[in-house]
Amino acid sequence: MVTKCKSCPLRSRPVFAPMNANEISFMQCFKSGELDIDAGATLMQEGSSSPQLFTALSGMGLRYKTLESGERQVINFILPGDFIGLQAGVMQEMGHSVDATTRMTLCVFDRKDLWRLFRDHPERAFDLTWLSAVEEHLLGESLAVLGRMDGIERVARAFVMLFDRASAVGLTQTPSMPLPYKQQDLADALGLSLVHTNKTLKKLRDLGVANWRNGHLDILDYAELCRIALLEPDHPVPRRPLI
Amino acid sequence: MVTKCKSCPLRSRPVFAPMNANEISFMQCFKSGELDIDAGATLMQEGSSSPQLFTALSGMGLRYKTLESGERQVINFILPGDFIGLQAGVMQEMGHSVDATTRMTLCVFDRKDLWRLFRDHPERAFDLTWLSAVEEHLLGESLAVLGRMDGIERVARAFVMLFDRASAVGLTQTPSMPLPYKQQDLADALGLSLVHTNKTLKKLRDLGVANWRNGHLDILDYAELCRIALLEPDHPVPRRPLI
DNA sequence: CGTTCCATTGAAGTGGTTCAAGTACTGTGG
DNA sequence: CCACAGTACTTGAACCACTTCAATGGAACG
Repeated sequence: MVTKCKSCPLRSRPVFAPMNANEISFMQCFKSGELDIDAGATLMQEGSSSPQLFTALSGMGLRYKTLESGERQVINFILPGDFIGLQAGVMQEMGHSVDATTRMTLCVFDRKDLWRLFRDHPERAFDLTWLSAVEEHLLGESLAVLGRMDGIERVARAFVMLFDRASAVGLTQTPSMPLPYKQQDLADALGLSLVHTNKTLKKLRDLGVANWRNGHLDILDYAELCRIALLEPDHPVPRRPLI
Repeated sequence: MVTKCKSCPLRSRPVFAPMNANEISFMQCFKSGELDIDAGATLMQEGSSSPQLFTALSGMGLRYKTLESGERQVINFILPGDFIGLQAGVMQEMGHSVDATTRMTLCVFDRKDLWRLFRDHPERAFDLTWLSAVEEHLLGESLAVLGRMDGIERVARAFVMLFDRASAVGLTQTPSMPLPYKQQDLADALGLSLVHTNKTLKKLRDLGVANWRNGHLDILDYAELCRIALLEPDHPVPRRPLI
C-alpha cells in the first residue's frame, strides 16, 4: 500500500514547512513510486549516478564515505523526512554512499523529472536548494564538532542532535528513542576509535546522563547532556521543507 | 571600474560551465553592483540575514564558525569564483561568518532578486542548487579529513586542494601560489593546534615537499604531496557553474 | 554447540595538546 | 634614528586524550 502525499504522516509535523493542496498534488505527481529495502542494503554508491532520488518515509540509514585508506567516515544519520540523492541529481555523481540500517521505506522520484521541476515549479526548486543549504549548514556544524570538541562532547552532541531530529518526526517516547546503529557507526561519525567511543558511552551511563543499549537510547538528563554538548537546552530546531 | 559579466576574467576558465550570450546578459542584469572590502573586514556574520549575496571576483577570504567555547572552526577558504551567502538567501540566516583575508572585490546580488531568478531562470536556479551540492560534497570530504587523517595528511590535503583550486582560477605560477592566510587559520581549518600545525609545516619543508612562507606557498614535489594526502596525482577537479 | 558479530575492558604506546620562552618582523611615536 | 609594542612564527618540554593491541563475554543463528 503506497502512501499518498496527501496523507503523508510526516507532512503534518511542525518541523516541515506547510504546503497547500495544489502543492501537495504536484508532489504526488512527482513521486514515481515507493521503495522498501532491507536492513543492511546499500541504496546509493559513492561515485555512482543514480537515476532516482528518494525521501526517507520510515526507517533509518546512514551516509558515509569510504576513504582512500579504506576507513569509513559517516557523514550523517538518515531519519524519516530526509532527502537522499540531490548530489547525484544535480552534479553527475554522489559524493557518498547511503546504506539502510533498518528496513526502510522511501518515496521514489525520477531524476529525469528534476529538470521539469525546476522549470515548472520554482517553489519546489527553491525548496531543494533550501534543503541543500540546510545540509551544508549541518555539515559545517559537524566539522566544528570534529575539529574542536573532545570525545564526551562529541557523543553528547550526537545524542542531542539525534534526539531532537527524532522528536521532530515523532520517533521519541519522551526521554527515549530507537537508535538502531552500531557503536562502530557512531565512532565513524565522530572520528573516534570504537574502543574510545565505547568507553565514552560508559562514562555517560555512569554519569546518569544517557544510556544507549540494544538499539535504544534513553536520555536520562537532557539538560546535563546539552551542557556537556555545549548546547543551549532550548536551542532551536530549524524548520525545513519536505519533498 | 565595474567588471562586465561579458568580460569576466573568471568565466573563460575551463572549471566553469560555459554560458551563452543570453545567459551572460541575464547575469549582468542580476548583478546589482560591485563591492571592495579591506583585508580583515567581516563580510557576513553568523546568524545574520544579509540582504545581499556575493561572488568573489578577486582576493581571498575565509568562512568560519565561532563555537560556544569561543574557539573558531574554519569551514573553508574563499577563492575567486566562490559564491557567498546562499545560506542566508534561502534559509533565514547564515550558519557561519565570512571574513576577507586580503582586500577583496565581489560581485553583489540582491537577495530579493533571488526569487525572481528561481521563477524566471530555472537554469540559474539549477546552478545555484548545483553550487550548494558541490559545497556539500566538499564539506563531506573535509569531514572525512578531520575525522580520519593525521596531522601531516591534513596539511598535505589542504595544500593540494588549495593549489588545485587556485590553478583552476589562474592564481598559480607553476609550482607556486599566493596563500595569504595565517598559520592559525590553517590550524583552525584542520582541527589542529597552532603549535602542531607549525611543526607539521616544518616537516613538509624538511621533506622538500612544500614550503609556505611569507604568504606564498611553493609546491616542491606535487606527486609526493598527493601521496601524503592520499590523493591520486591526477585526481579530477569537478566543473561547476559560475554565478 | 560451534561460529559469528558486537560490546566491553585492560594495558601500553603515541600523536597530539598546552605551557612557556624566544625570534623576527613591522609599524609607531619620541 | 632608535626604542617599543604588537603580531606572527618558531622551538622545546611535559602531559594526556586518544589510539592500537589484545583478550573476554554475551547474544543470535544455522
